[in-house]
Amino acid sequence: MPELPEVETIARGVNARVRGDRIVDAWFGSHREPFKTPAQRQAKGLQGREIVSVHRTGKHIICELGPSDQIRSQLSGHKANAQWIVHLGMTGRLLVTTPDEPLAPHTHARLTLSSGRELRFVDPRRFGRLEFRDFARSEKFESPGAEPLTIEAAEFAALFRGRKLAIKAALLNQSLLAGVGNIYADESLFRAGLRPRRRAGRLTKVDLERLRLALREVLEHAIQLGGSSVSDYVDAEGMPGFFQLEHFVYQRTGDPCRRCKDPIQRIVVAGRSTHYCAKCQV
DNA sequence: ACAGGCTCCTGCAGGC
DNA sequence: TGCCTGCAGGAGCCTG
Repeated sequence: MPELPEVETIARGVNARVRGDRIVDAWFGSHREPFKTPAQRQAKGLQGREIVSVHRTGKHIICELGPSDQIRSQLSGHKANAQWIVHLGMTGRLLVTTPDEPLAPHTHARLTLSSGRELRFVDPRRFGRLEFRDFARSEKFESPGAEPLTIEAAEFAALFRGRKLAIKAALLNQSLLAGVGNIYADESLFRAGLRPRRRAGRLTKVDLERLRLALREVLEHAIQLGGSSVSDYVDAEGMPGFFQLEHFVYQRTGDPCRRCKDPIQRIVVAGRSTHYCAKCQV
């Protein structure tokens, strides 16, 4: 499932391929209620706009959009004045393809670009979300949670102060930290030597600093390897990532711990399967 | 403030 | 082989 490193990989790949391209046509399929913006309004809003840049915020992919030709003649400059926001959910893919590439099942959106390429949104499980924002009528997208790659020690520690919930549940809460999902929560807790059920507010400054650094390290390493391909994740070109080979605990239930050889345990925390080593994590 | 449960949705794995 | 069941989970919602 796409988390921060996977979303970052996709956003970079899409940016490299479609930056400066123009949306000639936008098609939306029947994705029951997938869109925060109704499909028709979304298609109309995207039509004719330039893709100024593509980047990631939390688990969201943000396409910064310039004005369409029609509107542009009334404005000066090429500043972005709208956004297309893509959340991949669990099984979402954002692919840059040629028009003749066979249409994958569960393709819910197709943007035809002036370069001849297409930007496609494919999502079998339909947990993904698409949204169009025009700055004339809505705010710029802002993720409520902090960025785990850049957050400083004091701010990180403050997120958890006084909180009774399990540290794993806190890591998954997107309004605290944006971008951490099940894989990187488990992996960072292992690397920090902390049990997933430890109460967030009871962790010491030292614990939390270990966690902050472990989280940053694991996310950066995963980005370098193009993310983790555990279910069916692929990047903008359809290529898998390789960080799953570096997992210490995630989906390794019963397998020997890579540090101490004890079997990896599986429990449920915050309704999510949670993997840890009882010896290495205290 | 938070836990726990449920919902959405499909593909896949396991049991029989 | 084929069917059925259960499980996977991000996020939002609702209840306790």
